[in-house]
Amino acid sequence: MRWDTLEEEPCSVARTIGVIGDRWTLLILRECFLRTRRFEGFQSALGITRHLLAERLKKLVRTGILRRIPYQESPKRHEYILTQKGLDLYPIMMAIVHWGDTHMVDERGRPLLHEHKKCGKLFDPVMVCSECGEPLSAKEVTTRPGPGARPRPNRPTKESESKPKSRKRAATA
Amino acid sequence: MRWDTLEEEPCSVARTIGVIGDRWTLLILRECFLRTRRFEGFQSALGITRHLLAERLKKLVRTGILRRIPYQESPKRHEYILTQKGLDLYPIMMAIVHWGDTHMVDERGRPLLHEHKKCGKLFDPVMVCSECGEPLSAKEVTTRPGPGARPRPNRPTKESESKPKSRKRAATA
DNA sequence: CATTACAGTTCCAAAATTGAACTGTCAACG
DNA sequence: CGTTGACAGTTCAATTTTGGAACTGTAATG
Repeated sequence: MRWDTLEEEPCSVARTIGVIGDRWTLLILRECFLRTRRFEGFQSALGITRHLLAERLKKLVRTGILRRIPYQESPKRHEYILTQKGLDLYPIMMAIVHWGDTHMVDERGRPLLHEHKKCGKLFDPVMVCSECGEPLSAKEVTTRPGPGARPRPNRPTKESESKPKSRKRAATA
Repeated sequence: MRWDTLEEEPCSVARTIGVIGDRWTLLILRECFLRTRRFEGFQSALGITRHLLAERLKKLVRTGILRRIPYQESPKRHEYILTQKGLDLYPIMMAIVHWGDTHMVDERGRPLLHEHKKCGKLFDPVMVCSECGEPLSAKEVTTRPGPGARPRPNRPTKESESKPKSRKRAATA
């Protein structure tokens, strides 16, 4: 697959992954949510090579997730701050954090706690149904094609493999 | 950064990304949630090279996200199915889908709709506070160190950069 | 016996990433 | 005035990771 065409796939997961779905980009975004704004800040916090950092920041600006704003004239310097589109990535970040908190902590416990300003409590993020408000789990959800659905693009190696002739096997399930 | 040590960082985002944070792994997981279970299924749905697919599946099994279960003897064949730990990735997937639905759709609209079996309605996933139930946004949350917090590991290029001497600039902000 | 399905493995070329040095502006230091 | 340091990149060779394609092996089908 060519990653530069991922954004055109008829799938919101693929499109999103095309924009933010690589290790460095995700870590850069983590830093953004932790209020890092400048090149050197990202670089020293992450240890990413300057080359890649420049490249990734450019892409995030190009895709409208970060805005590049001058904070100083002569020499010109810019800060990278999250746009609304970028801020909207927050649920993804929180979902990632929460999974890590649940399944990847060591004996010490969580590295970071989150406090909800509105209610003043330490909390966990919970994903709920917009219609009934109940927490969601994979098994309680079914999918159906939406208006933007398209037939899965064929990806045959050579020929369209067709007519899967029925065969009997010692099926275990 | 060496990706193989990412899982030991004192950060739940880094640890999670160390396990699932690359393009192919995320797409493989999408397929898992869409009920793909077999090697050929993943391969033909994604167009991933068999080499990488084998490698990624091994890692997902090693990290306890997938279980490899025989479904046929002679020749031995296995299916890859999500463990509970894997199913718990659902909020991450839904958050990704929802961001894509919001920011990356074309004129046609969403490729896929989701129905909540419990309430029978098409829904969007919403991330709320576990304590007060209000929807979360980045600006309403503050963080504080948790029990597993550790000082950020220094990553100086050569020497610890210290004593940032005060300087005045033509600050724009 | 030839073909197909399935689940990998092997190998080479192409692409991405790393590490380290280099560019350039400007302020502060001595 | 010359040097150093902060900052934001850019450049380039050496590695590492991917991609593409073919190959291995079992077993059922025709």
